[in-house]
Amino acid sequence: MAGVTTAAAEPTGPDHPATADALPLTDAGGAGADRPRRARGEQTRQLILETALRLFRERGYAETTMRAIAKEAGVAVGNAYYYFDSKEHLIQGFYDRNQAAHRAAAEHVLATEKNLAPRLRGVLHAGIDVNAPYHSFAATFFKSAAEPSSPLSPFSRESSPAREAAIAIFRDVVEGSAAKLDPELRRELPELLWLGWMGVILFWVYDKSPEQRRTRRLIDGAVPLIDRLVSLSRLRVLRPALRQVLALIDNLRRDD
Amino acid sequence: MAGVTTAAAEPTGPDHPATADALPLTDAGGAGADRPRRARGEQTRQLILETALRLFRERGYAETTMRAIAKEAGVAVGNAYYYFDSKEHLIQGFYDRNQAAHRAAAEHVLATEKNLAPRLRGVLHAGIDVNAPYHSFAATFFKSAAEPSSPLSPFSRESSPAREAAIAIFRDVVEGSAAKLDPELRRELPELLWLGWMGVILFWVYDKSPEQRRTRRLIDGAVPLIDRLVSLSRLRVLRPALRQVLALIDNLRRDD
DNA sequence: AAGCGAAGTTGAACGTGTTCAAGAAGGGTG
DNA sequence: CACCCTTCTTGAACACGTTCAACTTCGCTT
Repeated sequence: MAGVTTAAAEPTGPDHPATADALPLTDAGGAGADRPRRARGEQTRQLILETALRLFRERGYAETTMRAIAKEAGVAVGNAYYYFDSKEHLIQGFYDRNQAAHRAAAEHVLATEKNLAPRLRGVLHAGIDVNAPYHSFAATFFKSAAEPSSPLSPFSRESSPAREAAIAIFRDVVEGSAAKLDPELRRELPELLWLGWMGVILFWVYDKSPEQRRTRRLIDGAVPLIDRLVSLSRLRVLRPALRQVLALIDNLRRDD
Repeated sequence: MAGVTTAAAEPTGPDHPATADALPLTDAGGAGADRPRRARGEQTRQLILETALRLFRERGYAETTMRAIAKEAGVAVGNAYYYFDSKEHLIQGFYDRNQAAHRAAAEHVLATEKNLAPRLRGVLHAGIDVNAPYHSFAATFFKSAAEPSSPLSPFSRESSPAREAAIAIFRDVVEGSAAKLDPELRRELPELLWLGWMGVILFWVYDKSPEQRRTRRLIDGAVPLIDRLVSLSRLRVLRPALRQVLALIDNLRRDD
């Protein structure tokens, strides 16, 4: 979510905050009519984003036109493009918000549970909880994220801060747990769990069962399995296999 | 690739052939001016598909307009929509073709190798070989496949025949191998390997390294790993874990 | 106060995928 | 031949995402 690097349109305006839910713009600190100095447009930006996300929720992504967003927000369509490079870029705002909500929803279980399995399970369920209201339109805009060149891709450079924040949650899952495990595995595990989380999201997007129950079952089934495999990885017979996994990961990190 | 089920536009015209590369339409059997009886439009269909795929390759998917395809093919733009529900539907033709090519490219290694690892490795590399020329535009249209509701999704009902054909390759990989393994695992392995193959494709689409070398390294690293894990799964200590994996898969197959 | 320049705002215009009412072609019947 | 009906073909028209040159607003300097 750092400044968009592609090219032209992004104004020099302030980067939208990575995790904060809503900036206290209106009356920052002061008591009365203290006008915000440099954030004149920030208000417009928020208004457009707010309106867009509401319409997305109400009508779906594809069915919401940029003209409708602009009209509903009371601005010209070109104004929306002053703050957001494209319709897809509006989704980034959605990401950030949900990312923060996920973190908040996971807080409790991370603070109380001490074992790896329930910590992981709690974080995963929290993630689904947070996203559940958007399942129908998440599926619609999901394609945007799939395009490798899109800044919305979870692997893109533009998503890097959001990705790091997400990985941080899983780092917390691992580091806060009492489990004894191979140090190298411990180092790699957060990123691996995040990758698994992306897989869960993928599964969830495709999940057509009522209330996405299959995704819940996937989590409930996969977590004990992961827990078991992590424990087993300390066995003598499995050490070479573990080393092999870690070597592969390391090998794939190279960029050439 | 069976008839599109969505709704209106698809004509009652014959389903396009699943695997055949090009129908011998022009002068079927006869010596001279023997006009094909019912396949009047089939020629147009092929012409449009051919033209589209060529332009996709030459200019990329997004850069190729429906108007350009129509013009190049010498038909009206509406005519393309008579045979294909949308621009994306043109891609299905690409799928079918590559699916057949993959099968053909895998034939040799499947006929000569007897062990699981080299069979799998050969099939995976063959798949990348076949797709390599299209890497740049595969990435572009990949998003189409990602949308769950799209008929292009590898999990969609419309893709089911193509999916089955793909899984059949991996069934061949497993059944043709001499490896001794758990019967239930043997039954599930083809589908699991196909799923892994989808993962490899996903990796490949995102792979920006020269000639997608990272994907090659992924294959070369993952195959021995899979081979090892499959062997290890027969160990006493790992039986419960294996059962747990299989139970999870079975649990997730339920549709509710 | 006057002027300047950056920030913010506008809406017509462009090219796109897609639709549709209208028509043409062709072959089977009487 | 005249008639129909199905199959096939057409291109103007529509709504959409996006661009851009012009304009306004506003804080700051002189």
